[in-house]
Order: sequence, then C-alpha cells, then structure tokens
Amino acid sequence: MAAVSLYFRRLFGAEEGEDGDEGVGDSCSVCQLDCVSPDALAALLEFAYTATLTIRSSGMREVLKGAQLLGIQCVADACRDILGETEMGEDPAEEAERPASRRKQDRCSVARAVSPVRPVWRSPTAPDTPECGLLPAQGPPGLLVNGGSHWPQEFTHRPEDTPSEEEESGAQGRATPQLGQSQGDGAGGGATAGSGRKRKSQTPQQCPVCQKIIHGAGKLPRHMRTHTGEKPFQCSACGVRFTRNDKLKIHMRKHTGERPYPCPSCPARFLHSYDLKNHLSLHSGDRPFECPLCHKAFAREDHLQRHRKGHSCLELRMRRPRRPTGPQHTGSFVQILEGHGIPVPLLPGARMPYPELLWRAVAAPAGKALEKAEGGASPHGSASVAHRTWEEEEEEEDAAGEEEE
DNA sequence: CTGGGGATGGGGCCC
DNA sequence: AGGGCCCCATCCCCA
Repeated sequence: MAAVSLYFRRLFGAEEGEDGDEGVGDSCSVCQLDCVSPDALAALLEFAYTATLTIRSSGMREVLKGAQLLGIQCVADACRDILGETEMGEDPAEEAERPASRRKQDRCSVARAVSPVRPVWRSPTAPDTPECGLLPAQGPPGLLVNGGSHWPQEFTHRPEDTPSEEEESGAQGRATPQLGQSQGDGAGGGATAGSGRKRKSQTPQQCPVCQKIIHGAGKLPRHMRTHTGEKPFQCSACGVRFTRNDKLKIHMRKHTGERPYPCPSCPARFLHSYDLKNHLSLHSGDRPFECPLCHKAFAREDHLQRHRKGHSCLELRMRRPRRPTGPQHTGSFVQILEGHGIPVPLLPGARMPYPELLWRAVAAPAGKALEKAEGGASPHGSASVAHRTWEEEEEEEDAAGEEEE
C-alpha cells in the first residue's frame, strides 16, 4: 500500500528523511480507517495489488474520497475526471482551481478515469526526471502517473477528445475503469487514433511493485502472485500449492502417471515437452551450444551458461574451434591471457586475427601461469609440458576428426 | 564439473 | 478482457 499511497508511505515511515517527524513509523501497529468505506477501500486495495480498479459509478464518490485521503493521486485524478465527464462538470469550482495546463497534462498522462493509469513508484532517491513532460502537479513526491521509462511511447498518448466506449458506457451507469491497461486498448476498446482499426489486444501492463512490463491480456494478476506469494491452486492429492493452475495440471501428471511426451527412439516418456526436447538431443548427439573460450560444447543452453558462470573454462584447456568455423577469439583471448598475467600485445578493441598462433607463441608462459595457478609442478619443463599437452590434444582431435570423416 | 530432471515465470495463441 | 494451454528460457537440485 505504501508503494501507491502517500498516506501509508508516511504512516509507515517510508519517507522518513523527507518528511521528518510526519511519519508515524514504528509507533503505529494498528491502523483504523474510519474515513474510507469498505467498498472503496477494497477497490483501492485491488488497485494497489493489480493496478486495476473497478468501480461502480454509484461508488465513485467514495473511491475518490478514499483516494484523496490516502494520497493515491492517480486514482483520485481518474475518479475526478470521470465524474467531471459523466456529470458534466459537477464541481466547476474545483475544475476552475486546476492549472490551465492540467487537462493537457491529463491527456499526456492518461490519467483519465476510464483510460489506463499506471502508478509508478519511483524511489525517493531517484532523480525526478519527468518523462512525457509530466510530474504530478498535485501528486505525492515519488508518484508518477504513467511516466515509466519502460512504457512504449505508443501507449503513453491517446487521441485528444476521443472518448472511449468505456467512457460512454460509464456515463450510462456503470463505469469500469481498467487502470493499468494499455493506452491503445483503453481508447475505444482497441481502436487506434484516426484509423479506427481494431488492434489485437496485447495489453502490456506495468507491475506496480517491480515496474516490469507484463505482456498479454490478463497476465498481470498471474505475475502479481509472484510478489504476494499467493498460491491458490492446491493439489488435491498431496496438498502442494501452486501459483498457476497450468502448473498444477502438469503436477497432477505425477499422480496420474501420465507422461504425454514419449521418445520416438527409446521407451522414455516425459512430463514436459521440453524434457523430451532435451532428451532428443541425447539421441542426436547435437551439442549446439559451444563455449567461446574453451570450445566445450553442450547440449543445453543453460548448461553452457552455468559453465561460463563458473569460469571453469579458464583452465586454459584451449581447444580448437569446432568445425567448420570457430568463433572469433579477440576479447576472450585477451581475458584469458590477462587473467594469467600474460601481457597482451593488442590495442584496445583490436581484433586478434590468428588467436591460435598467438596462443602457440605464449604457450610456454601460459604453462607456467597455469602451473602456478594450479599449485605448480616441477620448476623445469613446464613450458614444454604445457606445449606438448596442447599439441597432444590437437593430435588427438585430429585423429578423432579423421575417424569421424 | 557435468548431465539430467524438475520447477518457475513470461509470452503467444486461442477460446 | 480474462483465462486456459502451450512453449520457452532460466534456475535449482541431485547423482
């Protein structure tokens, strides 16, 4: 709640340092909200968690009141706008108090009641660099309306003075402002400016907690459960809970014994399609993921990533690139050589045209470096040992290659 | 360290 | 618009 509400932010001391003694901080353990109706608070809670606000027009006043009291400026603006539009300027005095540029700001910020509104919590320490030319004139510090840098520009503007279908339906009795939906979708149910062409709803929504843009209609609630930890889908057989029902469905295969993905080459069957895919690479022997440093090949991309993160390829087990062509070594060679204290005679950014020739040239000191790094062997002949090892390895690979051919 | 299975979260498509 | 289903990338765990 503190992420979207100035009131809660101050209540729980999140802005201490900014507000000084205004924050109640730890002294408040029980918060009684007499001034907000349960329905309005429920709507605001829903907004805090899902960035979606559903309001009956009859409850709009209560939600507006609650949003003002709790300092949820974007919701207050949205309610104020929808009331102003549907009730034909019920409060002209309030309207007159707005700065002249206010309505223009609203259009830019999409802070219209039935159009998308995305609260973006910005860190109090983050510089206030308004995007879309917007800083909330009346809003709490740190709260931006649809100013997130991740939001595509196409979603941050709507055609002026083109009331959406929802706006019109809202005027007819029920308004269901979908706060957090895309600009394009909010305007006329997907109609884009001017063309009137229906655009398939992809509905990118920004998570109010992590600011991540979630693509796909109806996917934000699913994402929000990763923050709340809510696992509403429970296995009736073993009681294990899941955040998603499709994961529960796959889990149930354990109990039913269903393995719908059989291997065509062996009796193995799998729970997941991607398990079968991984398995098939074993039959084919394909190892399409090759380490650019040591040229070790892996059947799975994540195994290559793990290999590279572990820096195990820095053992200087230099292998030749896999046929037919190997990757360019430039940066990786420099990294390896410098990592072993070997001077690298390359200008920054220069490419190394024949990395293996250079490697032969420095094989001897590299051997010493490797020996030192590994605890060292005999003080004599280390270079030749390293060199011979490399040569032997090459010969082995040549032999293997000839056999393959 | 690697191979393999499983879990998790995001995106696309469809209803 | 929301949800189901599927695929994919990534991570974790274990042998």
